This record gives sequence, structure tokens and C-alpha cells, in this order.
Amino acid sequence: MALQETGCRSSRLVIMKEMTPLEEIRHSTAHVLATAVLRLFPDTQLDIGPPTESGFYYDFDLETPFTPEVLEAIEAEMKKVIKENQRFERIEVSREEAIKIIKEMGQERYKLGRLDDIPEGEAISFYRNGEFSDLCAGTHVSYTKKIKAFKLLQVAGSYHRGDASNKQLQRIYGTAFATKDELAEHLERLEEAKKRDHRNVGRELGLFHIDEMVGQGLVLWKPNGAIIRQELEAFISSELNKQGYSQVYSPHVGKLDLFRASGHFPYYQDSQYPPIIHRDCLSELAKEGCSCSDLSNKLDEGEIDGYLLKPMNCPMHIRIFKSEQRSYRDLPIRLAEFGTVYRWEQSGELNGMTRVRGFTQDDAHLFLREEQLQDEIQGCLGLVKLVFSVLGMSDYRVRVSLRDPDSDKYVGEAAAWDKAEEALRQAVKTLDVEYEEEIGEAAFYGPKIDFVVRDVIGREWQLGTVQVDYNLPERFDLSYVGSDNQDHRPVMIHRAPFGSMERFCGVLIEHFGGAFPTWLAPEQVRILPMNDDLLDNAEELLNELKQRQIRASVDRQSGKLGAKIRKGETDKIPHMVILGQREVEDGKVSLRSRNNPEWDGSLPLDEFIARIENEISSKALPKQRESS
RNA sequence: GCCGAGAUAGCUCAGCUGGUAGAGCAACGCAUUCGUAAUGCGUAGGUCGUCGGUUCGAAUCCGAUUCUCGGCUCCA
Repeated sequence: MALQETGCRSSRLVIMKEMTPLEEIRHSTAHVLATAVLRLFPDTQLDIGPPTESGFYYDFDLETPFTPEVLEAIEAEMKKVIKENQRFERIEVSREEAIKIIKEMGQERYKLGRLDDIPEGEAISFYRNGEFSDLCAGTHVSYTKKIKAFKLLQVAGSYHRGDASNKQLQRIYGTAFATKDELAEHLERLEEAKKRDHRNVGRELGLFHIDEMVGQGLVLWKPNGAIIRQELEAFISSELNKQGYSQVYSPHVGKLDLFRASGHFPYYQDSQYPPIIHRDCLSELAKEGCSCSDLSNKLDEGEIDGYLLKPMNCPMHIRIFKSEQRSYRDLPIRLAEFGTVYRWEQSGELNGMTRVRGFTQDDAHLFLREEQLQDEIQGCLGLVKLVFSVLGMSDYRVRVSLRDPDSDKYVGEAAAWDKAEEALRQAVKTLDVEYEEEIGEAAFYGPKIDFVVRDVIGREWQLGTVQVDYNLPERFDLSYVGSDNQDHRPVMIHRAPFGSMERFCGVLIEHFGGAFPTWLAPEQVRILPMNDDLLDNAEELLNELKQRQIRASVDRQSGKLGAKIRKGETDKIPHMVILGQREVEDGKVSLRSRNNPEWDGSLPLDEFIARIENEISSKALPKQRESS
């Protein structure tokens, strides 16, 4: 990791580390970019330009928008700078001198602030190449000609210091490699990733559709996608039953008062769909000449009630818990639901299935005694781990979010937090995966563990989560009767191992590139008759497979076998059964199997059915074919 | 929400500086009945996202709007 000299998040996290040679190239390319931009637009104010995981960026403040044409001109200018073979030179200076240099360059707007970030006593350095120099800890390549392969990729807006209340700057992203071949390879990988993108695969395989007329961020699950979701839900559901969960159902809307009690309505209004108010109430208010802001106030004050599309399932589950008297012997009570919630995500954040406005959480709420905390957390984590391992997902990271002891934004007692944090820590250790603790990332109501995965483009998405909650039991005055015959406050755990079905399926589509394991595949077997005379035999076989709950179809095209096979491959069918005269006579099938290439060839029908049934029930993962 | 880019047939895209649209794949029809990744021929399909404006004339220029994409910010 590069040094964060100009630190994105926190200047306290500055860690001086040697740059790798590749990072040096990228960082130097960023400087060349800034050199070129200043040549073309001398009034530009520079912010920062660090290397990133796959390239670099530089943030600029100027009025001229960076259009694709401008970007091309910049790239051409960069090539000139490289050709000039400027030497990168390090100059260490005092703080006063640094201020002077920055002023001479006319770069006061951001660079002075960046200079302030450098702690007293630390070296202050500039790197100079040709006419350009930049406050920078380094390090750099020796000469600009060492930059052999770079490309500017895109322009984006970014806020100075990542703060939306600051001015928005223009950020140019680019990438650079040691050789042209490596750059070409990288660009090719990006193209490949695009093909795996769940939005493309989802359309090609008819999994889901987001329709303008239905609404932004609202997913329509098409038949094929619905099958995948049903299989996943059935899988999770059976695990829940094994683990002592009780499944419940709750409505999609609830009274505002419910969400006032939980705190969701007052605190998270900006990210909720607006409340639903009864017609009579509205017309009455209209008669009174009530303005929109009056209405909003009345809603806030609780003077009028209405309904809210639920942003969370927990208030509903809490009311289920509270609907009966609970004894300590009943705990833990684990209420699970595939509960659909609605949140008004910012329009710019919406993304295929991974960021949507209506989604179904594989949610559950556990009500327990304090001493049951660790066991239950462990149980939750076990479920997550099981799910991930069955799906062959190993590329995830675990984040333990703890409170910042210096902050007072948290509810609950410090001692309880300590216990909960320790319970989380212990539980996550049993997972036997790497995890990182993040101080200050806890929710205000309790610490949590999140599972984060990357999509094909390298973006990270939070999936599963396990959160301890001290807040809601308090707000809803939950209690159980203890062995001492006194009322006690239960602790709550929120957990969702998949996060949401939408996001999880999106990630899963990319994980498998659309080539699902047979148990999840919408179409498990496709029968390819050699010619139309065999259509009846194909139908017969189809019926047999259907009787055994194997999802199959017959390819009725009248083309050549090669064409049918090609179609089956692009449709990512796990098993293709070729039915020719030979097979019909011998009672065999000829198999071409994407998920089990070693089965390829001729085998008796019974054998095939037995194998595939076993493959499905064992939820076997696809075996990699060499070429694909 | 903010910055930037974009929206042309079911999909992927072409259509330069204004003269009312084109390809490949898919679909459909006919022929073909074929042994492990593309058989041939033909047909149909678009008020160029939507609404306004400029113009004799707009897919093309301008404005607004909806949606999408890449980031940024946010994500109980």
C-alpha cells in the first residue's frame, strides 16, 4: 500500500512505507498528469494525486469540464512530458520554505491545507519534474521516460477531503503499468469483468429486470432469477430450521407510530419513502389550508398518523416478541423472515441488484439473555460461513466494528458494550478467517460484524451482518421473566447472513459468471435431439426428468447439433444431453456437461439421473473446465 | 443528492459538419434433419427516451425532464 501522504480519510493514518516499483510508476504518472493539466489549464488548482490499487487519480479544481476530448488532449500532452524525459528530483524544505514554494506556484487553495496535515517534525518534501513541482512525500521513478504504459480512464467528481459540504473537484482516473503488454492485459481484464457484470448476465440469462415504469431501484425477478432466489431461500430456510429459528411473516407497511417508537422514522427520514397518509386525513388538512411544511411538522410531531413502507423488519419482530409473556426458559427466541424493506437510497447510488430501493433481507432477530450472547453470535457466524463455503465464496473479508470510546453517541452501558465487543471478538475468532477491527464504525446501538465481498470491478459490497442491539429492547421496553421472578431486559441480535437477496444474488451472478452450480441453475438439463424424428423421445426423457424435479427443456430448433450446443453453452446450461438414434437404441444418453466435464460421453440414462440427483442434493460446485 | 458521460430495432452498436435511419446477433417463415461452440435463403421489427424550442427541414443544434453508466458523498 502506498503512503497516504495526502491522506484521503485521516491524516493520523499516515504510514510511511516504501512504494512498490509499480506504485512509483503510477504515482509518477499522476504527477505527469498534473504537469500536463497545468500546461493546458494554468489556472487549475491542484489537490492530491495518489496511486490506487489499480492505477492512480489526481483531483483538480478548474472551471473547464474535462470532456473526453479534453482528456485526449491531456493524454497527448502527457506523452510530450514523458518524451522530454524530465528528471524527478526530491527537495526537502522547511515549513516556511514550503509555504513560500506553494505560494510561488499559486497553489494555495488546497496545498496549504495539505501541508498543515504533515505533522511537526516530519520531513516536508517536494518532487520536481521539469517546470512542475508538487508537495509530495514520494517516492518517484528517476525520469519521466520510465513511464512506458499509461492510460487515462475516466473523469469523476469528488469532494475535497471526501466531504460533501466542500467544493466538488474533477478527478481524473488513470492507470499505468511497467510494460505495454501489462497495460493491455489489464484493459482486457476490465473488458472481461464487464461481461461478468451481473447487470449484463442478468439480462442475457433472463434473471431480473429493472423497469423504468416500475421505479428506480425496484427489482423485477424474472422466472429464471426467481428460481435461483427460491433455491437460496429454501437452502437458508432449512438451515434456520436446523438451528432452532422460528419463521414468521410481517407486512410491508406499518403505522408511523411503530417506527416513531423504534426511532427509525425520526432519525432516518431522508432515506425512507415518504409516509402514506389516509385520504380523509389529507382532504381534511387541505380544507384547513395546511401547507406541505405544516404537514411535515405534524408528521414529525406525531400529530397525524400514517403508514410507512417498512425500512426495517425489527420493529415488527419486536412486536411479535412482545405479544406474549416470555420466560427466561424460552430464550433465545429467534424470529426469522425473508422480509422486504424499502429505503430511499440516493439516486446516484443505485446499481443493478447491488444497491436498490426495495430489497428482501434474510433477516432474523434473536432475543436473548446476556450470557447467551457469545453462543448465539457464534451460531450466526457459523451460518454465514456455511453459506459462503457451500457457494465456494472465499474472497470476502470480515469487519468487526467497535465503538469509539471517546465518543458519546452510543446507547447502553459501557460495561455491556465491553462484553458485547468481547463476545463478537471471541465469536469471530472461531470463524478461522482473517478479520479487522474498526474502531468507531459501530452503529450507535451496538457493535457489529460485517461480511464484505468485492464485485467484478473491485467495488466492495457489504453482505451479511451480525449486530448486537441494546437500543431497541430499551425503546420497546422488552422484558422476560427471570429465574428470580423479576423482569429482565433481553439483548437483541440482528443478523442477515446474505444481507439482501438482491445484492447477494447480484454478487453470486458475478461470482459464477452466470454458470451456476446445478442446484441453483434455472435450467439444469437441456435435451438436444439429433433430428426432429427424435422429438418424441426427447419429450419422453423430458417428462422423466420433470417427474424427478429436475429442471429441463428440449431444444426444438431444427439446426445442426453444433448450433444447439453453442446455444446451450452461451445459456450456461450445466448439462446438455444429446439424444441420437444410437442413444435411443441403447437406452443411453450422451452427455456434454459444463459443471462436470469428466462425465462427458455416453452413459446409461439411470446412471445419469442418479448422478445429477446426487449433484443437486449435495449442492456440488461446478468443476472447472480447462478452457473456460 | 453532486460532478461528468450517455440514451438509435429484443441485444451490441454505426449514422462526419441538420435533408425524416443501417449492420451483426436474436426473433419469425421456408428449405435443411445434420454427432459435441454458429446451415442457407427470406421476412418482419424503430414517431431515434420524453416534452418543448431553433429551422423550409432535427436522430443530428438548444433547453427542460426521465432513466442509465462512471465516480464522489451516503448506506439504521
